[in-house]
Amino acid sequence: MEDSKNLIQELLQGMELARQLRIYLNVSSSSNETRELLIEKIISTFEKALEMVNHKGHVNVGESSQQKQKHTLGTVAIRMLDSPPLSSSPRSEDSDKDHNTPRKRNVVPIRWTKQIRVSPGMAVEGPLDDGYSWRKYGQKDILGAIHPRGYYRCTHRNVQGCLATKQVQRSDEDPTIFEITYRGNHTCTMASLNPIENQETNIVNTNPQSFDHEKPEQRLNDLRTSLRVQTENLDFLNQSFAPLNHLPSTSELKFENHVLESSYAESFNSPSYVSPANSGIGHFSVSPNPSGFPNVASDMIPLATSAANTPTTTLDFPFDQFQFDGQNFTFDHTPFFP
DNA sequence: AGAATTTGACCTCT
DNA sequence: AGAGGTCAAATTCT
Repeated sequence: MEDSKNLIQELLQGMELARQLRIYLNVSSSSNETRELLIEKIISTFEKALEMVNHKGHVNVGESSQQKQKHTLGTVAIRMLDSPPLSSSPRSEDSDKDHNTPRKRNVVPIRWTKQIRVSPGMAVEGPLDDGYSWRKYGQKDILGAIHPRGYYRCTHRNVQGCLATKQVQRSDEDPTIFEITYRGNHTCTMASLNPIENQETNIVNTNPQSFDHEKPEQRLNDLRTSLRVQTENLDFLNQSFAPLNHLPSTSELKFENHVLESSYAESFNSPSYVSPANSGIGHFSVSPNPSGFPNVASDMIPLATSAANTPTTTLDFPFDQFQFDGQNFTFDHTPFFP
């Protein structure tokens, strides 16, 4: 029980630090030292939290996909995926670009997945607008899946060399759910802009039935509505962490070979939608390296593992609203974000 | 006409 | 050999 509280505290501290980092990233006068210190603290916080989970052996293995989906519906689930499919895109220009290095392995594409539920009316078209412009370059029937998988790449790939791609797969169980796997960060002009402004200025939404599931403000409100953190396969703690400066968004954290997956589903239609968030964890806006992928050597941030390196951040948070069932802890409808 | 999508072929990995 | 991912010509859309 004590561990659970500590774990929660560490996770909350991580969120708080991330918020601070976001603020600093938006302040041009802030020093690189400040940013790096914050990043270091965030890594340390998450590492300790994950260690706690690992020690308690809260590992969800063998859960069916259906069960997983059930977990994610109406919640935001952050869970560890298995090692990323490095065998993917063998012919992709992602790996072909670097002819001086052995194919794959050296470049670990950032990958994160989210599930999006659309309203039944637009289920036919699928989720369209995520703030970026994509061009479809392929479709494939996937073994065991009813619906084909669509392959998209950034429209600015040729012009700006943006290597971001995504795959869209409709769920078999629920056709209104789309699992979208993103790979790589946007290095195009759009990506260098403030994501919030960027998305707001680029979204042309003429369909009143659709909604901007990926606007940071919406995400934050989703998080406010309900948040469940689910962890599994935490053996990665024995491995090193990858850079945090390529995080696609607050709740989608990629640690080198592992992904913290966030899933948004019913929360998009949550009736508890409130006014747009004006602060909170929002979006990490970071400048990717030219390749669009992490450079492990230069981006790796030393881990601060000693307790002395972790400042005690006072968080005004009602812990009694937490529910911890041994595997998940939830805090529903808790307005703890300022 | 140019942009975007479709779709069969091809490539790589397991 | 089969599956997944990408290419590129053909087709469709704007």
